[in-house]
Amino acid sequence: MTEHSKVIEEYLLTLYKLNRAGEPAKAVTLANRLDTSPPTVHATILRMQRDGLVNVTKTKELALTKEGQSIAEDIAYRHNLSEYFLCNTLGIPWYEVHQHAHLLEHAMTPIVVEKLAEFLGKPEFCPHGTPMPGTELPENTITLMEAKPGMTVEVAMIGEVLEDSVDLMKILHEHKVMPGKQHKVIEKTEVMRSISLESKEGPSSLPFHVAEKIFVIEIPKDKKRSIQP
Amino acid sequence: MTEHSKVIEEYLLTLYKLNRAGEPAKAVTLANRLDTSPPTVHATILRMQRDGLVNVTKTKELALTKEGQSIAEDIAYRHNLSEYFLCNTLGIPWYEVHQHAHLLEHAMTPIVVEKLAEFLGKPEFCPHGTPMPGTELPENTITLMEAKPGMTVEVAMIGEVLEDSVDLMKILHEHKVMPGKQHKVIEKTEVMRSISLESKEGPSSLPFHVAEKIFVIEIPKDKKRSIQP
DNA sequence: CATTGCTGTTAGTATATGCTAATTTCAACC
DNA sequence: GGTTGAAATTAGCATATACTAACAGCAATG
Repeated sequence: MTEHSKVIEEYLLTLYKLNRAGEPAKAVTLANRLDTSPPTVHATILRMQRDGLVNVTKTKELALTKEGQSIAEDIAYRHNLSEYFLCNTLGIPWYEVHQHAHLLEHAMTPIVVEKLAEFLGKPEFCPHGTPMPGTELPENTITLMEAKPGMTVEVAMIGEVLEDSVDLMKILHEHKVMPGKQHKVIEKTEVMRSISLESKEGPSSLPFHVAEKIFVIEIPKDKKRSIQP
Repeated sequence: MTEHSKVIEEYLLTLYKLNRAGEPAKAVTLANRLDTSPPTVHATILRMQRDGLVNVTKTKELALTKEGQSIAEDIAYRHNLSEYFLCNTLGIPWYEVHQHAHLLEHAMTPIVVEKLAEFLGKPEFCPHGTPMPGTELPENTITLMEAKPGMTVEVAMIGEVLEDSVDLMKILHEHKVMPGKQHKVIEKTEVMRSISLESKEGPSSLPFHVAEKIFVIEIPKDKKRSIQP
């Protein structure tokens, strides 16, 4: 429960996100995600071990301890809450809020978190569709990669890895590939390694590596447009 | 315009506040205000000089450079805006917002500042009555120390030094010694080194060292209660 | 099996921030 | 003018966070 530095909070949050995305949490991955040299990551992990925040398995996997997990969830909550606030209260575009929340998440006291959550009506998802810790996406959520041509899907969540690139996010925005919007899957071409979609706003095409990080829910034909007409 | 560390921002803000309070800005003062050892302050000031943020006069006074001043004003603005938000939007008591704003002020991007200011309606004073940089208190503002017995005064600003003690702030709150509230000055006793006041909420007594940091405006007899009935 | 290459680790540095203890400086006071 | 005391400074040290260069470990691959 002790206060930790911004740096440590970043490491914890990154580990938390890797966990949730089901990706192996290794030191290299952290180095890449945090844009930090491996020796620095190594040294920092040693301190985190010393402070009981992570454990390192024999296979060099990094596992959050109970405490590390709980702090990480707290940070994730602050992050998502900030994003929701920035987007819905201040009107900053949903595809830009991530970077601003990135700073705020480390500067909120428990009271501010509590009051802000109340003010916002205890939202359960951030503007990218990421559920707050404790909340889950619907059971039938799949990635866009898994969607079959012909399906109509509603975007549920833009994977957090994608948030780091504002340019990419902006493109998704322009094509209305955003939570709540429906798209029809037209085709998946191995050659182009991309998926083409069609929505009211027009056609779009997403490369596989992006489609893998976009989570959607299949909309049965008779219920199309029921939510976002 | 470069980004500076939290520590440097704290130093800049403190120097700015000392300036505005008309107090001499020396290294010792910083050490006291920031609760930091003199050698640490010394080293930090050297870095700030190196980076063109302050100049040290022959009399060891610390003077903000143009750039230092401009950054300090920016931080002060973010601080005051945060306080206003926490108090008026989130409903955190005015006497508690300072500590929370203390963190937020270092975590707001220019866009967040801009959007938040718009959302709040471009306030000109924080909940303690401190004017935003660029705004001034009315010409006829005096300290409570300067108010004469018999006068009815309206509190304009609670000096920023007082904000550091939540306990003191809470007492001021309980006695309704807060911006916008009117009090009648009953007496000033040298022996007790305190000033006694009387308001609708009842009597109160403030030690001189506190009264010196409370800024008020005299309310002519015929206009009493015109603003806060 | 040996090589290649990724991953992890060590060694060696650098900077910002913090401390205590000791020393210097300087103005104010006797 | 010399003493005194506050303020500034220096010396010496510690920790967190960064880096590059070099090396070690280990698995996959030819």
